Amino acid sequence: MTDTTHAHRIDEPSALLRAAGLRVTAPRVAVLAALREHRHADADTLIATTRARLGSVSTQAVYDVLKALVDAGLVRRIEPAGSPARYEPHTHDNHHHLVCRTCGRIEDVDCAAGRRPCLDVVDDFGFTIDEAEVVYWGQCPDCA
Amino acid sequence: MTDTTHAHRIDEPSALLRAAGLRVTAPRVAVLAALREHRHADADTLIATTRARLGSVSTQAVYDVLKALVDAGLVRRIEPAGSPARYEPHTHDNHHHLVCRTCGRIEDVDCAAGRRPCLDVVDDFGFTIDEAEVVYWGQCPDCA
DNA sequence: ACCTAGAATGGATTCATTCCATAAAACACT
DNA sequence: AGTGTTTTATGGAATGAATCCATTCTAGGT
Ligand SMILES: [Mn+2]
Ligand SMILES: [Mn+2]
Ligand SMILES: [Zn+2]
Ligand SMILES: [Zn+2]
Repeated sequence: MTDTTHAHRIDEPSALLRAAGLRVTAPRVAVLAALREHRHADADTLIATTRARLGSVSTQAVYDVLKALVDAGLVRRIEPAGSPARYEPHTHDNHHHLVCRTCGRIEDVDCAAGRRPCLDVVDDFGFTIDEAEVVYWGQCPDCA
Repeated sequence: MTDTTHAHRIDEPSALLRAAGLRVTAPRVAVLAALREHRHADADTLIATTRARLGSVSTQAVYDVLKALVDAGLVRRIEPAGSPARYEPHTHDNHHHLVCRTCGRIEDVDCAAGRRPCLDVVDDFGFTIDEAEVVYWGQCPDCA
């Protein structure tokens, strides 16, 4: 049995925050924890979860935290059409998403073409492309 | 010189509407015309253009028209993250989009992998996938 | 323990879009 | 052409998600 009470695990919310040069605050730690519990959660879910954990947090605080985390590269924000923004811990693996048109369920999909795929297109209009984002639309088994 | 005054060209707005089983109304014809003038226009642009052409239309009318056209398959609606919805005549060619992170400029990109690409993923979680939507993010030459 | 830049609060505000009840117009049928 | 039924347009209010702002609070450096 390993004692982790006083451990400073690099993947702990507070360590992540410090490593990113962000101040460690209760809302930030709680939001990071909430993000682990709920895959691809929207702000509402994160607000509710954070509030449950802390007793109270302002809605604005959670939005601010999310913005700080996204800006710091700790969190990825995705905005599937027709849905409020979703958030997930940033894994930097450039994975894609499978979205159910009916219930909005979202699943991760590994990038078939390698790490950062499809970055070259036939005619790029002179654009400097840095990311190819793929959304697979369909029906999940429950909705089919 | 070809006289087209009394022609019933299949690609004329009114013909398109009738073919789709939709009533031909001034706002619908005007919105279809506006869609030809502005690639990937948002609702605001279409409202302004339609209003200029007709003298006046309600905002709601344009939204209703757009919904009817999208439902009928005549128009495609895309929702790039961070931008209001954009609309384009539906070409059914499953092309993708290049989006400038700075100015929001959008360009069409042919699908490199064929008509309906990437529809197979490693693990599809039992989903029935009907579309793979790709957004290439980057900077346009003007913004770079 | 103290200071100060940065973060949280509560409240108002924006933006894109949708909802609703009423008035107007399109098309089918005399 | 006139009538009737259904669909569409109008004006105005309402919504959901997110942002702005002024004030109060707090984390972390000295
Ligand atoms: Mn994901
Ligand atoms: Mn396009
Ligand atoms: Zn589903
Ligand atoms: Zn640009």
